[in-house]
Amino acid sequence: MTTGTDLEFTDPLPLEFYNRDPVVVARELLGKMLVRRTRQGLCAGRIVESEAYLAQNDPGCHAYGGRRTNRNATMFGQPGRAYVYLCHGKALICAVIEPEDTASVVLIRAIEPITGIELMAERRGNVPTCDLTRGPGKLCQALAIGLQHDGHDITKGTGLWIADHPDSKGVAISKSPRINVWATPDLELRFFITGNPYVSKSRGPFQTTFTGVIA
DNA sequence: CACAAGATTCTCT
DNA sequence: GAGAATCTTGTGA
Repeated sequence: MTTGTDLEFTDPLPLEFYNRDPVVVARELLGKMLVRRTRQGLCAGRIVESEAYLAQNDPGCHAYGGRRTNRNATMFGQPGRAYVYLCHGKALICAVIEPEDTASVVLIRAIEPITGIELMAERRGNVPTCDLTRGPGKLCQALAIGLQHDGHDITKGTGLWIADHPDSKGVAISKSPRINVWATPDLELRFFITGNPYVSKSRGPFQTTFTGVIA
């Protein structure tokens, strides 16, 4: 973390990381680095909040009941791709999980800015640092992630990828129901780093449960 | 072709 | 905390 280069971010997580149980992947993505390189420079942040959307028995999932449209086609493709779509005019980014034709994803809801904070602030209209990436739409704007990334391979280190970040080991994590997914208030499929200030909703009408530490 | 629906965010009270 | 803005996509006439 002290090299002054981006070498520590250059090893993308491999496809096998994503080809597993989406709940496990959602938990294990906490603490990892989301990295974005453009001609303007390098931006990266630690993932502090994620949500799993399941191919099976999950009415909150875009692919519920095998529903397949142009928008969600990427969900049915290979793991280790980005599923980017719009909600209320804002881009949101997920990682595609599990093998082809199994349409599970993990939504990245918040990151903690680490590198390229000035560039992120520029893209976000110079809001305070604490608001740069606290929310799925905000972090996409901060990292200049858009629909052009739908289907992008995030295992190659080309422009947009996710890398390991050993510093996060031992950090406490909690779970809760997902945010703004009214269909399934009972499913605790949201995971976040306990007490991290960049988590989008630390308080809410839902229960949060301590669920362990990062391995 | 019209229209409703969001895995959101911002701007007020 | 409530309400509006936002804009693409999916669906049904």
